[in-house]
Amino acid sequence: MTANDFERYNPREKEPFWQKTWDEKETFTVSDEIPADPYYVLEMFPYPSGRIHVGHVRNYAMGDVVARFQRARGKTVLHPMGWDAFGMPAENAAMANKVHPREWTYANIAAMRTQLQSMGLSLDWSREFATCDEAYYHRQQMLFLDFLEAGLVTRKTSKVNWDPVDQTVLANEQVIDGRGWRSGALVEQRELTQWFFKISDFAEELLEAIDGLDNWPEKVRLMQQNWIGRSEGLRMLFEVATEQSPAKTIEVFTTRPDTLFGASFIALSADHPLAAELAKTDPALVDFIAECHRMGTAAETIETAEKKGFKTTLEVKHPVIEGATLPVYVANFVLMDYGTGAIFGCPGHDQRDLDFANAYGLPVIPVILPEDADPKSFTITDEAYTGPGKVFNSGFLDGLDVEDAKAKIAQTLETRLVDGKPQGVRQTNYRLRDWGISRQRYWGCPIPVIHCDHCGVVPVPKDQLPVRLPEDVEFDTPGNPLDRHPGFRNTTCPECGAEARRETDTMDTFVDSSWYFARFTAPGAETPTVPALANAWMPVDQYIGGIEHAILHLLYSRFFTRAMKKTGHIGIDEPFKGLFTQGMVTHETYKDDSGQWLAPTEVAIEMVGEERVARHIGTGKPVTIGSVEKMSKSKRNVIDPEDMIAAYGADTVRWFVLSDSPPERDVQWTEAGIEGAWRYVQRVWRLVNEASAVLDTSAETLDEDPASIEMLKTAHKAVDQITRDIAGLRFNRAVAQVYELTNAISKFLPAIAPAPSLTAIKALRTSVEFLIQTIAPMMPHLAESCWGVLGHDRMVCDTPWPEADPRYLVDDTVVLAVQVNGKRRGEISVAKDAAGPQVEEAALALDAVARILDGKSPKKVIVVPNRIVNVVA
RNA sequence: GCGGGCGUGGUGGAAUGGUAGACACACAGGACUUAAAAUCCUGAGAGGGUAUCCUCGUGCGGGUUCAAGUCCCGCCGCCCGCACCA
Repeated sequence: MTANDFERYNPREKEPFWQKTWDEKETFTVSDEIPADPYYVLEMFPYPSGRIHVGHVRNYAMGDVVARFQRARGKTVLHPMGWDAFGMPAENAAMANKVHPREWTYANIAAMRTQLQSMGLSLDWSREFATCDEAYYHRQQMLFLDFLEAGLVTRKTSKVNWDPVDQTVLANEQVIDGRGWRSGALVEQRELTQWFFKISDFAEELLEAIDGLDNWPEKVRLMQQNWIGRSEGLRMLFEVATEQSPAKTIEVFTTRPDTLFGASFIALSADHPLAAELAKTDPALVDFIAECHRMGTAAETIETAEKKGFKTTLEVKHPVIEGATLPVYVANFVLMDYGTGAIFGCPGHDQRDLDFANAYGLPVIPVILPEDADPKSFTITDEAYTGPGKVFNSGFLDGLDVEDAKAKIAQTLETRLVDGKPQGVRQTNYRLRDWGISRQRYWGCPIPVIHCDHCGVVPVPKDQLPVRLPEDVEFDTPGNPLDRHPGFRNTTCPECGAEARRETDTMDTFVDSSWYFARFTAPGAETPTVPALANAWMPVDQYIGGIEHAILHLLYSRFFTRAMKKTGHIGIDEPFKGLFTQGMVTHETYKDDSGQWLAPTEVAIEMVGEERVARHIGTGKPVTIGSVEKMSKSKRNVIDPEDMIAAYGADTVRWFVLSDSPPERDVQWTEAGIEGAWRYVQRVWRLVNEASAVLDTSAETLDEDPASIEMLKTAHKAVDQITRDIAGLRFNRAVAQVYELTNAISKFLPAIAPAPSLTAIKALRTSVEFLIQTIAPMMPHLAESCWGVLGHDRMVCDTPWPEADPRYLVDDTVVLAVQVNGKRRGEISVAKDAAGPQVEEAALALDAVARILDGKSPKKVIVVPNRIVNVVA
């Protein structure tokens, strides 16, 4: 019998078969009982854009490996799937295609569910829900009311991007170069009263708890720390020196009070009440403030804008330099919602202040001296000095280092009174702001409150929930259809019965995704959660998703879990015990000659000499190859894996996406290599069939042949390594190990096949079974098929994970590299744990070493046991 | 602008401070075949040499160390996030 006598493995037949089998046996369904040995694996649920892309495949393939692996290790695994289904694209589709957001969304979900199911994921589909399901947003409204009652919710004003032509609020991504994406109008900032979750009350707690998240990537913990942005500083009063002034003092917050002697101006936010007060008598200031408001609200926009200021008529007294005054500006780079909305500018030691001072001709006085600098000649021109050093040019602070100077100036100002108050108060500040959840949109969870002229803001009584989204809405005009829907908007006050107005804002979709993981533990419950079940399953043992969610989604979820604990819905603080952030899948972008984005499937690329040239497949017209970016629908650079799955099967595609790149790294998508994955699938199938034929032969001899021992060693070492790699989510390394095991079996099998001994057959069975068991989490359908060929009745997914026998993991001899002056010159084979002098002797005996030493004795010989020898000549 | 990350052959990548390039893809040569596909074998970082070998080499420039892809300092390039994209 030869290789060609076996039929090829046909995924088109086998994959649906196994999927149906798992489904019928409810293999991956978990009961509503309290689990004994729970393991909760969750991948970030997708937005139902309509089609999955390779980024999803990568994400869900990884999660599935973890789920199947933990299941094989005996855990009761919860591995659910749902849909992050509210959000803007559905409304955009409604406007563009006259299709209702609900219809569009559920059709997309159906299409994506089919695609996901073709991947053969070990999901418990019985727990599936979408956040736009009435049942889900009903419970979310319950949570909102509980949070409101617990004092976790507040109302205040904040700024939005306003499109003056479309008369609507724009998301940051809808503002392009300062203009509304649809109307092209210059965007303005506008204040609205909105709902907020008081996440800033939890700033310290959220910050401290980061220390306990030891199964999170260090980079994410750092990003969250920086985002919360705890800083210790001084709130201080500057006395206004100008007689005609609406205020006697200006309060600033600074983290660098040590640089006070270097202060050369005061800057107020354009939204500062004092700026508004001054503007009443100064038309030019009105214009300046208006100019500041003529831009978007995104931090990036504000911070990259050119630094601009307006000099007011006010001056303040310098607190520590007798007789000196500082001018007061209104400036576009000072944020009202951080600190007090006013700063003192020290150009020498803050880059923004320096840029501002250089633009307006303000003095730059260095007051911190770097270690080796000369105080007489040290000057600052274009680059502020923010490092450590000794304070100088600073009167009584001279000679102190930065920290001591901060303490001393704080002490001084604390004891002084200005306008009856201490001039300085030490204060801990956080960058983290409250979470604004109001959205002026239709396709979101309605905020369940009613506005009454007599009673104020009245929560909708729980027995009147859910507040449903009305079906009969129009998207012909921009703006929120709920706001112009009389049937929805007009209601009566639950308290006094008078005519009242329903809140027409809906919730930020981040709210939806801040507790879905808890809902999965009891997806049908009348209450938001069943605390006993939530507590049994949670926290999520392994959460997997894109690095782009490192801050907002994860931080909001951490807050939400605490808020749910306060309101009795769950008993834990942290939702995600283990976090893994996968890298982005990127692809080239393409544009045709009219500037329209083209999908990769519409483009043909060929090599003309050294250059890659792209043409439109249909029209043959030239295509511009653009930059490589994260796959997104708007730039059309997404790759739909459906064709690939149809052509090669899910296993090949899963194997392919897992095999090459380290999972945390971004990958530039290319199909190069899929053929190799496909061939590997066939190779495993062939190998198992060939092995199976040998396993069926009867043997009598029981030779302890070295080849079989070697085979067993290789197999056990592979299992050991693969187990550790999968547990550590290093899938690409696990794959490499699997290849090595496969290569070893491929050599071993033909060697023993003609006359196998009992030992050889045993070694072969162990090796091949280890191979199939270790590929099972990655290529589950192929593994089940092979497992059957090997004569098993029980499915491999129900079979316990193999254990490596420690006896096979050790070697008697080791090969050591021998270096001379750090350069490799040869190698020696010595007994494991051989004594230093022996190793040294063997190393010096090498020809190459002797030649370089040229008769001289070495200065030093470094022997690192079982690793390396370095001869220092 | 601020915060975080990444950078290794033709390609994806591997490497507790200890033999750089495991494993795979692509490629080339060979075997099998009427032929192709599939499969199997062999080769390969770059440069030099018949060969044993030698020199260079992990984005760039310095440094620490017996030893640096790995640690430190300074750059460059790319990617992610920046609170209304999800």
